[in-house]
Amino acid sequence: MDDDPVVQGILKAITQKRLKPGTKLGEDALAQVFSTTRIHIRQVLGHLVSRHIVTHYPNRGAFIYRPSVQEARDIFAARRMLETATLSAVIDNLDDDARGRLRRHIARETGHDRNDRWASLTLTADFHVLIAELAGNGVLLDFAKELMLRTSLAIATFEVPGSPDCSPDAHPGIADLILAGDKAGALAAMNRHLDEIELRLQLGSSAPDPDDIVAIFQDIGVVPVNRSAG
Amino acid sequence: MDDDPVVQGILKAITQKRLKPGTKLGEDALAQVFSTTRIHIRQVLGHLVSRHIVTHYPNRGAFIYRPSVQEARDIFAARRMLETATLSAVIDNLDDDARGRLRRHIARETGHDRNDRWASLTLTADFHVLIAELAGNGVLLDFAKELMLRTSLAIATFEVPGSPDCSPDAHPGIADLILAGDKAGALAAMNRHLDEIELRLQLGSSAPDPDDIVAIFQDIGVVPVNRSAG
DNA sequence: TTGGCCTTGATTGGCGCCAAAATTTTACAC
DNA sequence: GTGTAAAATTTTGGCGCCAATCAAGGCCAA
Repeated sequence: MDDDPVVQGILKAITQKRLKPGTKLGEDALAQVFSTTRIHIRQVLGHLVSRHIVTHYPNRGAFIYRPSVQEARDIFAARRMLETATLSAVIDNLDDDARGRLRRHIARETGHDRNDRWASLTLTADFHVLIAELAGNGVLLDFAKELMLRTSLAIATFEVPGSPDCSPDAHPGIADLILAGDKAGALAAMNRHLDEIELRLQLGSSAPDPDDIVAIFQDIGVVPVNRSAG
Repeated sequence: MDDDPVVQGILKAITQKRLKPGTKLGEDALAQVFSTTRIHIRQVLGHLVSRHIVTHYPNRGAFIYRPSVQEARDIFAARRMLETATLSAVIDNLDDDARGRLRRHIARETGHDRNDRWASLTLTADFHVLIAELAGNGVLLDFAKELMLRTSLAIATFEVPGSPDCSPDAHPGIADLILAGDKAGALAAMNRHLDEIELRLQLGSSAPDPDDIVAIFQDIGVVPVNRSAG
């Protein structure tokens, strides 16, 4: 099911932020786009619902999942735990193959066209997935992939417009520390990196739910007027 | 979908080891057992496939997932990482509510009927889930639940018959260390606990795949005979 | 008796139809 | 012009049917 072209297409569109949280995924529309049947689409949507990528409202349809503020925080907390533990294991069992793959990825990431925003987004996500791959644990790899997707959704919902997902030069620095075998340094750098990403979002407790327009306008300073007093 | 009675029933049956890996889950059979429609069952099975609980062979049906040896090892490695990190966070933010829930669970676990094997299995699994709950992170809780289920499947496939899942007295000891605020001690105890569970399984590299009868008989000492030489 | 082959039975997979529900549009009254 | 209400359209949800595929049993030959 994960190698289904429709699933891959939707997931790729999410990591590249072409599909934004809240977007409706109509069954007929998807069936036409991917030139497949409605039944196939329903299976795919069911799969994505099970993976917390889309939410399903009965009799209304499937929508790209929009995490809550609490959930966004949980995602980053989980990433800090899981990625530091994974990274620690990777550094402990670093072999030449792993070093090569890491170097090759960094080369691709630094060498690619900076103006291609979509390639950038996939490459920066792939860095974190690569770390999980190097740990050689399939279960952790699945978790990492899920966390990356949910992070994309969290960023897309709470980012301040225009800011990049990852600071462009964080990954090469982390990779250097890994290759140098500096475990403490690499772990600290990874933690700082994740903190930076999270801090760039509007996750303050006063941040309004994007759907709650009352809160949005209250935040700007518009107060409901008591018309009977005018 | 997770609160669906059919899903809950199947998951509960797995943690209680009433449903063993490899068991076929026929659509009509399940529809009759739960007195529901075949379509509902298919949705449920699709959900369980997405969660790696059952595998699906085209035109043959759905079967309870049977982890490989490598996958079983990965599950335990993932649990060591995730549960130690979670436990560390729990100990750091321990409040009276958490202490109470922990004590209450241990009371239930020590006070229940030891002869009720099925209650035992749910209670021992609930202990590990409770730790994840106390961390207050919904994402981690989901991961923990998935890992507990997959652990049940791993144990059911590789256990030596007759041995218990968890050593009966490990949980109260860990709980005491948590309540005492002994972080290092609790983490070490949890690691030992997980090691014990894993070591009780037949996961040695020479351990045969339960389906590979050639390897099984080779393991016992039966060597293929060259009949032309006789 | 054993091995391969074919037929039979049972189960899954997919497609079309129709009902149910929600959203949008339209009409109407104030 | 505005707000409400109702109808119409669109979309999802579910059920039944039939085709495709696989497992098992029986048959025949060696």
